[in-house]
Amino acid sequence: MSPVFALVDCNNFYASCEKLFRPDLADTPVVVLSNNDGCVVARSKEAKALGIKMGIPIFKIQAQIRQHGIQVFSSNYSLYADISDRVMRTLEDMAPRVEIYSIDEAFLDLTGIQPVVSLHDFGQQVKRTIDRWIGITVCVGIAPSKTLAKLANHAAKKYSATQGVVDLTDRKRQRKLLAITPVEDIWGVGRKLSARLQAMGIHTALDLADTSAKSIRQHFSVVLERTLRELNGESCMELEQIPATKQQIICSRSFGARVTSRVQMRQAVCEHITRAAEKLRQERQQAKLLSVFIRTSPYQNNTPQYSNGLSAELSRPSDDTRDLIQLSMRLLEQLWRDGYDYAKAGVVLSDFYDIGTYQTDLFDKASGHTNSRQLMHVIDRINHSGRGKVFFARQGIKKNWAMKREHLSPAYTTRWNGLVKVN
DNA sequence: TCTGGGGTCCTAGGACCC
DNA sequence: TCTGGGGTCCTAGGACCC
Repeated sequence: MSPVFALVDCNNFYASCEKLFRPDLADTPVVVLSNNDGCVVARSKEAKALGIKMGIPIFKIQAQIRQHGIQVFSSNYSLYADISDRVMRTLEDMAPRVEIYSIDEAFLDLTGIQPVVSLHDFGQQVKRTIDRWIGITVCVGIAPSKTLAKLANHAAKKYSATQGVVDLTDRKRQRKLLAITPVEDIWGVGRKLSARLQAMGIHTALDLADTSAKSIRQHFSVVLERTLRELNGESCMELEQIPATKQQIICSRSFGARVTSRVQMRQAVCEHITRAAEKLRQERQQAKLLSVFIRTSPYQNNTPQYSNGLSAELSRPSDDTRDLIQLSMRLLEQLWRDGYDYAKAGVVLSDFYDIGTYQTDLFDKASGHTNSRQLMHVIDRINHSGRGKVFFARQGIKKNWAMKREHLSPAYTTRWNGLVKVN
C-alpha cells in the first residue's frame, strides 16, 4: 500500500500561545522574542501583515512597535511546551501513528484510511478538533511523501481558499503546485543550495523534480537526491515515532549583560552544565565527553575578540552534576583570558552510554560517588516540583549575566500564581 | 545599547594500518 | 632505500531544520 503522510503545523505557534490567554489581544499584532529579548522569532498574522520580518533584531523595529501598538513578549517556553503537549496528545488520539517533529508540528501516518474517510475530510476534522479543544489554529498538508506533505502544508497556509487543508495525493495537483513553488521554499533546500541550484537554471520545485537524480547526486549529495525523489512522490523518509536518543546535549546562552569577571563566568558555565546534566538524566544517559566554549560578541568589532573552546574526557561516563561541574571548571580555567567583554558561554555533552553499560577496565576504582543516583534523583524531583529550587553554590545567587526577559507572560498553565483570574 | 538556542546529517581529508 | 594502493576510523566543517 502506498504511504500517505499528513503534516499538521500550528499557525504562528508562539504568538498564538500568547494570545490564547489574552482575548483582549485577539486582533492586536503580537511578536515573541528569542532568548535575551534579542530578535523576533514569532509573529501573529497581524504582525506579519505589518511587514515585521522573522529574525529581525528588536531594536530595529522600535518605531513600528510604538506606531502600531505591537505587543511584545519574551519567549515563555514552559507555556509553549505545555500547549504543544495538549496538541500532540489530541493528534495521537486521532491518528494511529504520529511523529512529533518539533514543538509545533507533527507528521501523521494516514496510510490506508482513504476507503474509510476521505483524506480531505480527515484533515478538516483534525483542524476543527484542535481549534475547539485547545484554541490553536493548525493547517494540514496531505501527500505521499513527507517533503510533499510539507509543501502541501505551505500551500494550505498561503492560500486562504484551501481553508487550511490541502490534499496533494493527486499527481497532477502535485506538479501544478511544484511549478509555482520557488526552489528555496522546498524543505531541505536552504540559502546556499538554492543559490547553487539557481545558477544551474533550476528555479522552481518542478525544475528540481524533473532533473535527473543521478546528476543531482553527483553535484550535491544523497540528501538532495532524496528530496528530488520525494518531490516526485517517492517516499524516502519514514515516519519516526520513537525519538532517537540524542547524540549530544548543548546548553548555551548569550548573557543579558557582558561578563568580564572570572567569578561570573564560572557561575554561568556552572549553570549551563547543571541544566545539561538534568537533560542528560532525563535521557537516561551518561556522558564521557565534555566541551566548554566562551566567546566575545562577533558583532562588536571595535572591541578585542576572543573565542575558544576545549574538550576533555571524564575518566568514566557520568550523569552526576558534581563530576561535570568539576571538569567544566578545569576547562574554563584553561580557556579564560582576562580583559575581554564576554558575550556568550556554553557547554556540550557527548559520547553517551546507557546507564550501566560502560566497560570499566580491570583496575578502575569503584565508582566515585556512592550516593550519586539517589542524590541526583532527589535534586531533580525538587526542582521539578515547582515548589522551590536546589542548586549548587557555584551557580551563584546574584546573576548579573542572566538572560534578559523583560516582556515575560505569566506561566498560565504550569504555575498556580500564573492562573488566569476571572473577575 | 540592543543580533537566539539546540539539534541532525553528510562529506572531505588526514592519520594510520596492511 | 624506494615505491604503491586500498581500507577504516575520526574529526572538522558545512549545510540544513525549527
